Amino acid sequence: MKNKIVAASGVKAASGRSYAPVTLDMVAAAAGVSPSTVSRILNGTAVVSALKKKAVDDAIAELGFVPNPMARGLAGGRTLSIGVVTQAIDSPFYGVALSGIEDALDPAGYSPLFVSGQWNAAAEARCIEVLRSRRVDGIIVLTGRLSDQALKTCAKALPVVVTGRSLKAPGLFALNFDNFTGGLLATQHLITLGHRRIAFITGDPAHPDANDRLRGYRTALEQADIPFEAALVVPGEYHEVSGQQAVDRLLASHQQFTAIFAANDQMAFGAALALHRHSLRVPEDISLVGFDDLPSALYAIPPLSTIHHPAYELGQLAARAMLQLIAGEKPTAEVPAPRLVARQSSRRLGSAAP
Amino acid sequence: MKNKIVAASGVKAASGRSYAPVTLDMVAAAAGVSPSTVSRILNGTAVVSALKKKAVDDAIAELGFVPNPMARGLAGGRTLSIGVVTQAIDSPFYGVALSGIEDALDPAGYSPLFVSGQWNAAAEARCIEVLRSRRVDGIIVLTGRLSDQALKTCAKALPVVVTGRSLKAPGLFALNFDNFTGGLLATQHLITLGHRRIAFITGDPAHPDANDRLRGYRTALEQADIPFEAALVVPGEYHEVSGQQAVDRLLASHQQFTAIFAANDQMAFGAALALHRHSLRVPEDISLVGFDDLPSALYAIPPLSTIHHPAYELGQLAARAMLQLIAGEKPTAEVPAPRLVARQSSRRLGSAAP
DNA sequence: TAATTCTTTGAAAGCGCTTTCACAATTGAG
DNA sequence: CTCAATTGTGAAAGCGCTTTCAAAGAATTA
Repeated sequence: MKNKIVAASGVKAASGRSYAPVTLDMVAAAAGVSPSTVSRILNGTAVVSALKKKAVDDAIAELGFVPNPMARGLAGGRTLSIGVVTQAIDSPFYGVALSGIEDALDPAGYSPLFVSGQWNAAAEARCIEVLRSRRVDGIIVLTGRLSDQALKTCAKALPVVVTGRSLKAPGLFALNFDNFTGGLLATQHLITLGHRRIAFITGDPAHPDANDRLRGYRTALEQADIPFEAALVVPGEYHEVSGQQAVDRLLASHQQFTAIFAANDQMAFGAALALHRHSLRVPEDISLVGFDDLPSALYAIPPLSTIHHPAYELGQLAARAMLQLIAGEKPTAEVPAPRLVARQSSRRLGSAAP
Repeated sequence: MKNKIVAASGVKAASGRSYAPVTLDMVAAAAGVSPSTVSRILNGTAVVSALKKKAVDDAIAELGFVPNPMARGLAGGRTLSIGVVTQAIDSPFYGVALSGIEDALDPAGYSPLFVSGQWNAAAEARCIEVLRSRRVDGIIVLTGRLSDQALKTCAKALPVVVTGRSLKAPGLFALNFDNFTGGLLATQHLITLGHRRIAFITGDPAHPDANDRLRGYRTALEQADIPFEAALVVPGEYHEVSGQQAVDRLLASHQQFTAIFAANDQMAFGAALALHRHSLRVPEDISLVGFDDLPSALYAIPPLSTIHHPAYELGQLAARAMLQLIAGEKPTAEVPAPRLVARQSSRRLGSAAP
């Protein structure tokens, strides 16, 4: 029914008529019923006789009525908007996730309200304050820096969905991607290709993701009886420059290695550039594997082997879980398992042709 | 003053206290004045004696009062939110622009409400309907498909800032980047490097941008007395695949060319991959120039020569212009001129070493 | 058929804020 | 020293909707 309303208003807009604020009272008058009845039909709050329902529906369509969310928010409960705390709206990974959220929320009549936390717990706390002051119906936190405790507290007042951690609390739902297995798969891939000296560029250690990926790397080495070498692990910060610097440092240290696993694609891109600058070819001289499978990984040169991290689906799942939480249901969503996407940046050690 | 309020609420949040909805009436009671007075102080609507003002300010700080935007929106005018119609929230270019908008809006206490138009006039019209139903105070349209007429109509009801076109109307402000000069600069750059057979991958012809860039290309050729060859111009659609396909087509047509100018970076990336697949090296065999200077252009291999398109600044300017429009002022913002960023994907024709 | 329980519906009271409107209390001019 | 023009302030009426609450009608039971 909501769709019907929107559609009707769309038609109005298309027909070029100027915007006249039609109110619920006008609909009631036109349909010859009381405002309460219109409200009940709008919200399905109570049973209404088919006769009146039809009259109201017709009046709504006729007048092109669109309920005012402000008034709704003030009067009742919902504002039909969901706050989304993201880290950087311009990051390729989060952009895709936001897109998933938007698409999942839209059919339910909800709108996302995006705010960026800039990888900073204080800013994030402010974001949450802003969202609450705007009376959002729930908050989705995409991999924030906020403490688990802060989130739990927040969840007492408002449904919360958080990605990137495992957490259980009333009113809170966590969607966690299996970063450990991802790290494992990536490393195993390189090992399978015959590599034994595999460098690892870490993500920001303040991130649980980053540590899980590192654990995956270590576990894969262990399983293959390859000794772990601390010197092959260089710190990164999840962005391109840090990947580039990591490789510079690695090369400067004169460590031998035939492959690099970067904890995310952005660092892999930086690493690729650094290798290029040092006249090392990928994959002929060094194999390279990333993590996330950003859209641009497909267009890197050579196309990047990576672990597929379903950002769009993650966004959708988070949004749907939020909708369920709001409806009082218990969300059950499961994040798809990590999956290796082998492209051309990794190849068998010592092989000549692709 | 607004900042003060926010700060106070931030402190509250940090101190871990649970969220108690403090109302304006409570502030009034605490300060021993009438609600009207509090409202006046909040909005600066009228002169209030210093004594009462202090009492109210103290009460606000004390209680950690945050005005309810819903109620504000309902009662009076503003909702302190600005609708932003973007094409794809996950596009690298728009992501950066959104980030600029957010940063410029935030200090003024406004929040952006992002909706995606998916490059589709009908969807965009729906977006605008959604935004209006949410009673946003203004709408920023980032390079939409909507007709100029539709925008003008919209501007009658609401301040509108639009990028990517030149348009004059009451209540409307247009911020246009000089795509023509951009196209000119890119082409001149290649010509200066000795190239004469320069292929051009167009953008979506439904976009004025794309046509302006093409005009720049043609004009540069003319100025250098290089005959225009239609066969060297291949259509693209502003995304990677289309750039890739364009190069495939170009190569299949057996046209001779030593350089490619792609109407945006995304297509340039696609083109680079296609060239790579055909064992053509950039820039040794083919020079490549893009347009937009996406963050990732810096990390392409080789780093992409391109025209700098200041997306972040554009977002900021648009947001500030909107604020001015709302304040009843006349915005005067000017978009920075296009600028060539020569990196390693283009080089002098026939030169051997970098 | 009278008494009782369910339904359907309307009247009215807010939600938290802005904004006339009008009333004092000042102030200035005549 | 009176009358008009300013002030600063509070009371009250909404903004457009939801949601009790109670009334009226329909259905059920004895």
